[in-house]
Amino acid sequence: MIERFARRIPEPTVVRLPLYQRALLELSASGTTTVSSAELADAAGVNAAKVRKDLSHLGTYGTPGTGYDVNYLLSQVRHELGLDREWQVVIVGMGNLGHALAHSQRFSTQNFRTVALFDVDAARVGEQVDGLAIRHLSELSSIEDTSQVIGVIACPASAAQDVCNRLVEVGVGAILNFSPAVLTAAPPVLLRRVDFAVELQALAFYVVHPEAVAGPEEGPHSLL
Amino acid sequence: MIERFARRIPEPTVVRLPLYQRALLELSASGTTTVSSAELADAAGVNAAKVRKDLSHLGTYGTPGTGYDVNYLLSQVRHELGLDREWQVVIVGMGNLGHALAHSQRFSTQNFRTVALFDVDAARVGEQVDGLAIRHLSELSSIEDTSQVIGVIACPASAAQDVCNRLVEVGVGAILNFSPAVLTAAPPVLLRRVDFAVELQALAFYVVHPEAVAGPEEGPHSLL
DNA sequence: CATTGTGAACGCCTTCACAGCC
DNA sequence: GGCTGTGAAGGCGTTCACAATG
Repeated sequence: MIERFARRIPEPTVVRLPLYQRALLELSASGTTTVSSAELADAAGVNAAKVRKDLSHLGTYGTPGTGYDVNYLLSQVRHELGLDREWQVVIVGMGNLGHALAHSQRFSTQNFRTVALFDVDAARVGEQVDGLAIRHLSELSSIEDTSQVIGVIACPASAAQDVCNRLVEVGVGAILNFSPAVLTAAPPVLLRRVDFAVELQALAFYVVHPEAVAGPEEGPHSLL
Repeated sequence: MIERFARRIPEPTVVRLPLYQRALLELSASGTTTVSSAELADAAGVNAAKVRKDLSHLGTYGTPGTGYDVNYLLSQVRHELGLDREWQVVIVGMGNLGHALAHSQRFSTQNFRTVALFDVDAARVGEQVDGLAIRHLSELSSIEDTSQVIGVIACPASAAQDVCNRLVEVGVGAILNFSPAVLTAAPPVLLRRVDFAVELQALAFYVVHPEAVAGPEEGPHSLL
């Protein structure tokens, strides 16, 4: 097997891979052994051409006339996403959102394991959340093996850049920022932003401007 | 002033408008009266050309040689986003995430007011969250004036489509889905998805494949 | 014969670059 | 001189459509 070099996968494809991964996981659990691009597209809420093009970026895993082998494709997608190794998640900011994220099975699922919780509020430090004690932010530097660590910022915007800087300093591989602040992190640390308010406001925009809604006019709407 | 018809605003622009809005809000609060596209770009984490092109979709609000009037531009952006009217938010699923969302000032900020909380778990029904009682999902239909309501799905994936159907039936204008389920809603109800796991997995992908990171190689990374 | 993989066409957003204006 | 607004160019992802294939 020839290892392909410099295969650049488009960002939109990267974001869809987790969708395929989840769909395949369900198919696998239900005992399905084979799936066509059309079926997978349906499960992921995209169209079949996109599925085929996306998967073709990973390699040639399908069989013409038959489709894809669910388990084999699943293992390939999981490998591509790096889900066949262990990821550690560190959450900074244990307000309501931090608690929700810490509790969430979704976060601990899929080889993402929450390993540490931090806050600056003395009143919260020491509190146990799902068997993990909240520690003071100053202890952040005790984190080790940091390249496999993803930092999650769940603190107020005012503190976000400072927390970001500390995470970068500690050497985490990537940061997921739930605060509305626009942050910067020196490469090679990756930064990604999730902003509830933006989503709500985007929805509000489309409610006010229905004519601006994109996509084929048939079928159910799905902005994403 | 001529009202422009059929001005279709690209989705990427719509998603950036909330960023400009927030930056302008801060500028306004700090007493700044004028801002250039370059400054606004910096505050929002994008480039100046994009800011100008984005804003040009709304109208001609800038002054060559000077820039934009902060307060005027802010009011225009807020109007465009529909933030000059009152939005009501209904949250279904009061687990950790639902609680976090209900508590979040961010959600109640900006003319989005959380007006009702629902769950199916009898143990949770009746609980007060920020002065709002959790009600049983079966009471969902008591919601009124539904076109200005945005439904938020914060329940497990297994129940998400059912909840979505109910929200559609009640007549909400839009739905924000925090569950990992891929949902469908009949038009004109708008649907948008926020999936933490997808974000984490996308980050993991880029940590594993640094060569796939997009963007100019200079400057700090920021995937979004 | 159903279904994949993929060039090619298409459409859309981004970026450039500069005329026009304050 | 500084900065906006925008046509034009460029780049990139999506969709099409079909040859290739088990």
